[in-house]
Amino acid sequence: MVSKRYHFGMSDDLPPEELAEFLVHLGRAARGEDGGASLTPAQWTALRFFARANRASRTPSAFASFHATTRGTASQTVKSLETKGYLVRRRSDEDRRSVRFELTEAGQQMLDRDPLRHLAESIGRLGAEERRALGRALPALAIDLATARGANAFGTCGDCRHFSARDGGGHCACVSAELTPEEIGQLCASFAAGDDPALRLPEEQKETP
Amino acid sequence: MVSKRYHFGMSDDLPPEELAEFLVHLGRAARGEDGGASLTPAQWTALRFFARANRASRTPSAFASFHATTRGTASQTVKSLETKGYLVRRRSDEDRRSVRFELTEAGQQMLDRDPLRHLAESIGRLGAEERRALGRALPALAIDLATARGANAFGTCGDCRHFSARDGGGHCACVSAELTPEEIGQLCASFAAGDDPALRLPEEQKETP
DNA sequence: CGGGATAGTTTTGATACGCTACTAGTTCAG
DNA sequence: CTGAACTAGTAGCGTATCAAAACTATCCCG
Repeated sequence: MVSKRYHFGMSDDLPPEELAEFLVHLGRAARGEDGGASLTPAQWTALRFFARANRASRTPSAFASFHATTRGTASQTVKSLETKGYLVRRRSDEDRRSVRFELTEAGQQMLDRDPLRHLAESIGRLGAEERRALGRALPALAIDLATARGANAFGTCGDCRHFSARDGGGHCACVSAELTPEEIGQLCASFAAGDDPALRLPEEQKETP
Repeated sequence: MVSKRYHFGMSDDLPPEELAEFLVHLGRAARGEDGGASLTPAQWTALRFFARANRASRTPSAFASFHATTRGTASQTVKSLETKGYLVRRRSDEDRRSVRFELTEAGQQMLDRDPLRHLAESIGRLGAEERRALGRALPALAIDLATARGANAFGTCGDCRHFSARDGGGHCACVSAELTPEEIGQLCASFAAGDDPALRLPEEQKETP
């Protein structure tokens, strides 16, 4: 037992504090080397965000709330990507204040050099069981932290409370629109963490009385 | 099945890329709010490191390699914690070039306000199975990334190749010293990812021929 | 000794990021 | 129709993080 406890130590239960430390450590390590392509961490995050967000969410404000920063900072980050030629700006027609950004061809290619792919590859090498556990744990943690911060969590349309599946796609009750299968997997700023028990942490059951 | 796929979407397999994104997102979110105590992220990391590292590793250089930064930067970070009164400097007797740092009482108290505790609490609320899976996956990922970077991974003495268990403690073949149970759980700069199959990622089996 | 390696510090400079204040467009009340 | 309140986005400024390079002090090995 002693040998089990120490020699195979890390396979045993680690205290939550150390797990949390590992998380931030990994997050930091993954951001590191960007292969000379040299975007800043914030710029990489923005590029990924605009690649994965749905139409309505591809705005500076949505990115600001996703990234938990101010609109001013988000605006700068986005502008830098625009001048580098990875995003194109397009004014909205419905609301003339609003702008939407789309990835350019160069932006798409840039994503192939995302330094995060190293971490993704490592994750891909994990056992299926661990990967599935990560898939359960990480979103739940993200939602938990976001709500604790009083912020809105981001999630994909398919996991949203406003979503209902239809054959060959689905329906979003939030904007009253049909969604293509592709759109269902995209990030939405008005995501509402749903009635899905799998996404709730056990202790969270207590509700406003 | 469709309802399973979409309504309970997040409990299904997520692609490694999205898992990686969740990881950095969480890491960033956890660093955020520090409750007005206002240490910088790097300073928090240093404080945690010096709280958890073993005697031989409580040096600026060890922290630099742990944090994947330069010694110069590490020196500054540590100095700032010293002037704030959270660390005390002590010159080594064996090697007069070297300095060691210890947490002060104030430093210990500061750790109680670590913003990371929110993430740790959330992790504590996960199911036991998920926690154990995290405990397996995160260290393996950390080692994988570190070796990919050509750097040395950090780990606890109990998981080190140089460690062998004895009753009431253990022995470190690296420094030829007996370790107390407390020391076994501490971080070591000369950690050698061991012969422990649980810490190896499957694909990693291929060795130098 | 003397050369070379190693532990640590300092200085300098770039730049990321947040804060505050501002402009412009929208909505709504009266 | 008009003005107040709100929201989307931008601009400028200051802080402070972080890395690179130059420097000092000590150790070690021949």
